[in-house]
Amino acid sequence: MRVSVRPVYGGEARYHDPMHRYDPAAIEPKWQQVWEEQELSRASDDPEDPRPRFYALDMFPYPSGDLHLGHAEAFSGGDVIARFRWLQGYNVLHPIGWDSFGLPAENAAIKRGVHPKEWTYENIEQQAASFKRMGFSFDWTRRLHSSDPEYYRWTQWLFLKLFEMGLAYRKNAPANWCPNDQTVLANEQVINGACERCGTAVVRKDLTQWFFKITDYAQRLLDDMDTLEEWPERVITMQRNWIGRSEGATVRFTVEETGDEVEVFTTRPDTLWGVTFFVFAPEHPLVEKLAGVGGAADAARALVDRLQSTPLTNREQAESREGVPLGVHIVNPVNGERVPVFVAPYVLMEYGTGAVMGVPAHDQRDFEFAREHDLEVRVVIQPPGEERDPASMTEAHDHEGVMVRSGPFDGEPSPISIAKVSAWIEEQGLGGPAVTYRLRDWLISRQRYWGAPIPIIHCDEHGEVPVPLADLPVRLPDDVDFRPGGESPLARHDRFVKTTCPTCGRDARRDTDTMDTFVDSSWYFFRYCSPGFEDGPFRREDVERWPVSQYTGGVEHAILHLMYARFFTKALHDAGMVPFVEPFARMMNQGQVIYGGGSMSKSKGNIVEPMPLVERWGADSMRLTMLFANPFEDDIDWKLIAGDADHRPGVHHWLGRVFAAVGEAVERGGDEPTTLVRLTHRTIAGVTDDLERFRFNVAISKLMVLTNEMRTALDAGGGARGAAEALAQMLAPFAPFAAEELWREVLGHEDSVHVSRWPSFDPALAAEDTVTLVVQVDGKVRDTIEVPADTNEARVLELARASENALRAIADREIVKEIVRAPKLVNFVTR
RNA sequence: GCGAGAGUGGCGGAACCUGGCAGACGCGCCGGACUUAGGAUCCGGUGGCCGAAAGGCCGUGGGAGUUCGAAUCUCCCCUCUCGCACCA
Repeated sequence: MRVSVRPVYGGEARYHDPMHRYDPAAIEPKWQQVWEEQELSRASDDPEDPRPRFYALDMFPYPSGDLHLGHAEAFSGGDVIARFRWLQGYNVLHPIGWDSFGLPAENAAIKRGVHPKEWTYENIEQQAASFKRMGFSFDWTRRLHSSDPEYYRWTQWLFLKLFEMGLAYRKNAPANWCPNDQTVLANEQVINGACERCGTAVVRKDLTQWFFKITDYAQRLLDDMDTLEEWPERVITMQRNWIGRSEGATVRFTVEETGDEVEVFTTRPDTLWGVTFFVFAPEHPLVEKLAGVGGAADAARALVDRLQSTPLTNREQAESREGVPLGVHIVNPVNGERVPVFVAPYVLMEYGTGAVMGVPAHDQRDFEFAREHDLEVRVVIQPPGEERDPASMTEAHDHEGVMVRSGPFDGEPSPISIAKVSAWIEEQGLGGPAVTYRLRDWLISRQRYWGAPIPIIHCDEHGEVPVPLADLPVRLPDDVDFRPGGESPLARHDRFVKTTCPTCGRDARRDTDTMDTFVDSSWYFFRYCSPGFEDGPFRREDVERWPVSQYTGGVEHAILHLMYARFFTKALHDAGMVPFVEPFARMMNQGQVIYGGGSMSKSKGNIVEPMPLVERWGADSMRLTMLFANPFEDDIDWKLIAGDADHRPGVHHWLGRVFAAVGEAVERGGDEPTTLVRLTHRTIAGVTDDLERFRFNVAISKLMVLTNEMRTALDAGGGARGAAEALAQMLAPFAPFAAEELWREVLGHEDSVHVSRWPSFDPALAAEDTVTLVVQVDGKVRDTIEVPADTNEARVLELARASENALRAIADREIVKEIVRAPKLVNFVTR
């Protein structure tokens, strides 16, 4: 089809009635089909392929219904990167898959009475169709679903690899239990004491659970963050906080009445001489015994019982410094003093050792507790710069007679004192320097159905026996009553449970828990590199060939997923399976799509679905709207961008003008004005740079400016063919359908715009031959003069001195200084 | 409390990296053209104040500093957003 545009000049309207209007409904399905047939976005695994490789990875979606606006935004951004690199001549790997195990499938299935599998795979098909409709350049031949046996076979294989390495273990521990979802949660999935998924207050429950030993990697996870220079700073910060490394010392105290030794961790060993009381967490194993000994059993038990039956959420806000004395005393090892012992909820069992020394003079919480319970507040510290022999510190507690104060002492801790005291403690055999992490081991077992079964067999004789690799996958049976009941649904399925021990052949039971879905997502990016590989989860050489160049996804995964994936990569590196220690060289986080300042939700009834808008305005308009709205990493408020939803998006309007202008340029031919040539080249340079920096909104605005300049050139009777060609190519990452239509049908190229080369920037053509000389007087602009770009300093000054506007501003004042930045600026400073 | 980031028109935002004509680009709004109509299309205008205009003055949360010159660099303050949070 040849497009022609009827030129309308001389009147007030221009391109008034183009014969070919921009019509996304006609062009988008057409090109989608062509691209698919030609497998345009397929990555080449040919080792001889000379092109540099680029692995553009998007966080794989969870199939909860059709795509939402968040998907549209995230994948639009990822696709810009992939298509841009393609045009630059890279061999791009841009895969897609689905994170298709997980709780929502079960919950939805229970609600609707369909099988989770059915619900999941129907949604996947719908999302896949929508992705194609959006024109994302995925390599569909590498598609994967984490709930396919061909995939979870290898998830199980990797579990066994970690088990073999001693990184997977089972223990009885208090776990975060969500009473609504009836499953345990990882620490990372508990947000302010509530379940991340459903918001129900989490309670404590003692259970035997599987863990991954991520704490073994705490220091490496921390250290290697220094190499992640191209990650958003806030993600790094969040991970650093989550790992929560503290340096200090452990010190052993002794309970006077029973002789029990109790270790505490402190970041301020230099304040040991200021200890005036001692506190246990309510869950501490010694509490019950000590309460009995001290005669405070009833009061202590009452407190402990109350706390244990209270959801954790309500505990965190305990503002009061409540606590109960246990009636026993503890001996401070540094000075032999005996101080009273309490149990109080402000001490947490899950951090440090579950017991703290109370130093009210140097800790706000200890201070408040001491006020509440009439305890001594004593300021004792090694003064900075005046380090005393720690042995003599026993004398220091009546220093300056400051015994009781109205607030904590705010003296700066001295690293020298701290190190000195730590060393001294070690010398005395009382403890020693120590490092504590907030990071806990990763609890991976779930008492739910829709996940990868843990490939372990429990034998009375041989304990936890790995399922032989040849027997993988341990298939998830379909005919399971998957409604939650406080135990794993698989436990109710006799044929699944009953098996024989691989070691001795006697009757044995399968483990009935399934794995956290974050295990599935911790390695999927490796599987994309070796699609269909049958002898392992992936080939080392494939992974080596395709390190992730660019990872795109939501900042909501800044801690959970990204930390787990980093841990997996390091563990698999240690297993010799992966050549590198960090999985993602470069990260890009898109913002959320919100509505009216808050999140979209069913209950608010403000959910906007992208696909109906795509049907109405086209995928290109949808993509451009999201990308042009604001900086990619900022949240988009859809209410502000789209108003009452029914409006024509501004970018749709622009695409119409692009079609008219490009069509006009083709019809007309003719010489291109140098101003347009120059702008074209400056735009190429600018857009290229913007894309490197994810500044999609700015890049698009530059394309709009180029469009406007083309129209100006055409109006003036000039040509615009070169600008039209470059515009179509630069449009390709953002609006691939429109770009393709322009490239092939309007501009008449044989091949796809997506196999053309990104337009090259010629600095000579971009260079201005005139520049605007700004003449200032005392820093205020008084005149602007067009001058040749190569005007020298003397000439510039001469021109500036001749400026009447400048002379008028100078009036009769005296010029004391002439600042010349030829050829751009002259500033006269007067007195 | 700790940590990170941000304050620019009616709105989203650009210019900040690299100090030099603030408000690019788009939305919205106002006016006009074409229209039976417009939620279509096209043209023009649009930071504030004064002015018929030319032009002038003011203007990037507040205050100081560096500089001939600051939205931009430095310091202090205020406000907001996000993350973590009784972390010993």
